[in-house]
Amino acid sequence: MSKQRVVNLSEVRTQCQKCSLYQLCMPMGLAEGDLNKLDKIIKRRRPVEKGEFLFRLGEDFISLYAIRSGSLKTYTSQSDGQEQVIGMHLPGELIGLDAIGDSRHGCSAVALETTSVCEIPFEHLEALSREIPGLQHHLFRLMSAEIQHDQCHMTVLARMPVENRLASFLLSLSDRYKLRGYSASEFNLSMSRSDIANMLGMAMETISRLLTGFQEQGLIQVERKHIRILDAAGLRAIAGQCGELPDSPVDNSSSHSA
Amino acid sequence: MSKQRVVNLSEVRTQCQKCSLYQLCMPMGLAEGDLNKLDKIIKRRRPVEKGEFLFRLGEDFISLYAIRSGSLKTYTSQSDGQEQVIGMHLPGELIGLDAIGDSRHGCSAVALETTSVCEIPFEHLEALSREIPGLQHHLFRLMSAEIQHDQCHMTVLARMPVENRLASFLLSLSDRYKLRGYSASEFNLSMSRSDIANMLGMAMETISRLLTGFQEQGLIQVERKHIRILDAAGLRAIAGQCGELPDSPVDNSSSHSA
DNA sequence: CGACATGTTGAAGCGGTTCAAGTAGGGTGG
DNA sequence: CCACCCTACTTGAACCGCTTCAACATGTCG
Repeated sequence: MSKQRVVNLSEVRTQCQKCSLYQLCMPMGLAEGDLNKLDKIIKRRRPVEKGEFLFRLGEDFISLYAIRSGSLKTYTSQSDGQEQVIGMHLPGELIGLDAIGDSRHGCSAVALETTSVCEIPFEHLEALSREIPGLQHHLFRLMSAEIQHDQCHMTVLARMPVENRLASFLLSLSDRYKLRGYSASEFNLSMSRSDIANMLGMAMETISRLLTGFQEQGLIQVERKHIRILDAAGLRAIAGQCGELPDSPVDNSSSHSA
Repeated sequence: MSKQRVVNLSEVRTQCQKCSLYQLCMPMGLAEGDLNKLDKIIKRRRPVEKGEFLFRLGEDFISLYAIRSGSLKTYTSQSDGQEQVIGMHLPGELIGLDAIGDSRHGCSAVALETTSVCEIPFEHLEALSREIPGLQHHLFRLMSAEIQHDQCHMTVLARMPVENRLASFLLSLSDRYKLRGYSASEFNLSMSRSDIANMLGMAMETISRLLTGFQEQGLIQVERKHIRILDAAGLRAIAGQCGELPDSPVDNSSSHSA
């Protein structure tokens, strides 16, 4: 909205070091020189407008994408034409990791709002991660975190009643926004209710009813896309479960000890 | 059953080159010298007996495990004590990838039968994959394949009615056995019905009824754990969906072009 | 051989979907 | 700038897929 459409390229060419997300995104604990090397292989490109594809299912895999601002959803299409939303992705997250395996994208990525990304050609990244051990390790950790996250989502889909799923989702969003320096208790849903429903394996009507229900219980306050969390503990009690949550992956927020 | 319990260590010390699974497991397209290096970091250990844990949720992550024979299931435990089965794993697959991220196992792995594995200390593997580009690439591909697989399983859990889930599962097993040189049309389920049900997000009774139903439709023949697939096309028609299937991951079977 | 695990089958109940009708923003063209 | 339309969302009511509960069957193992 407040973003200009014609982009000043020199401005966009912000290097990794200056990026406010650099702790979340690729370069974690890299030396200055290493950061520069990484910076050199990253392509900045014009923002992806709402509804535009970043990549499509079936396309050749060339690059990973780190989200700088905005948000995207990823989804697959079934043989019967139905979509299945896989995840919602916020700044600092890396998408495309599922495509390395067969050099072809296994899902499509659409911008939910004007979104800017860093394009990271995977071949270069791979080569660079041979030179920079910390980078290689970081990549392994990122991919592992995504696996962990997906397994958590599987658990939620397999076992949880609908209230739990939605409560988990809201808490997860809250955590992720907080991690990015936004309010943990107040945010906007960038996905439509039907996308959220799809992702959580339920009907859109159910989302509607649950949000109303949560509001009536004083847990949250809803106004269209705007959510305010009033009773996080209450939500947590409903969510129950597995420590992680049912939406998107790849936070490098890391809390491994050792 | 026909496997001796006391193991002859020198016999177990089969190197990767001689392992019949070496095309499925780690060393793909590695030069002889590289294979030797890999072989040196791999620890063979005594077989894991049925019901024994290979690792437990929450344990420190040290090694990945490549399955040489037998099978395992992995599962998480929820706060309420319920188990959620994540996957079933056959020879040639690599497990533990989800633990790299936070240096702690995010699930438990239990042998479904007497199972032998290669233990691969991850630190060494990581170091080695810096030396051997092909190994690094292979690891990335494996992890990516697991992500892809998990996303497929998520789709199945979120959208598919129970018949589809079970049909997909059976077909996936069939494929995986075939890939390992076993019959695609006849095999034994190594998981109990309740584990299968749990993994597919349904009740054990439903599995029972569906298997009976499939048999009555002439799609399969069931006798306890033994399954014979009579009409794979019919099953495929029921399964529908996403190309991949709702059980376990990390086949290096690869069919990437480029 | 008896006891416990595991699996089967039937019947009732319910969580969540589906269908259908209605409401409310938000953007567009007149 | 307002009327309109279209999309996104809400709400209600009927229905149904699957679970749950319960009783029974069948292997399997001590």
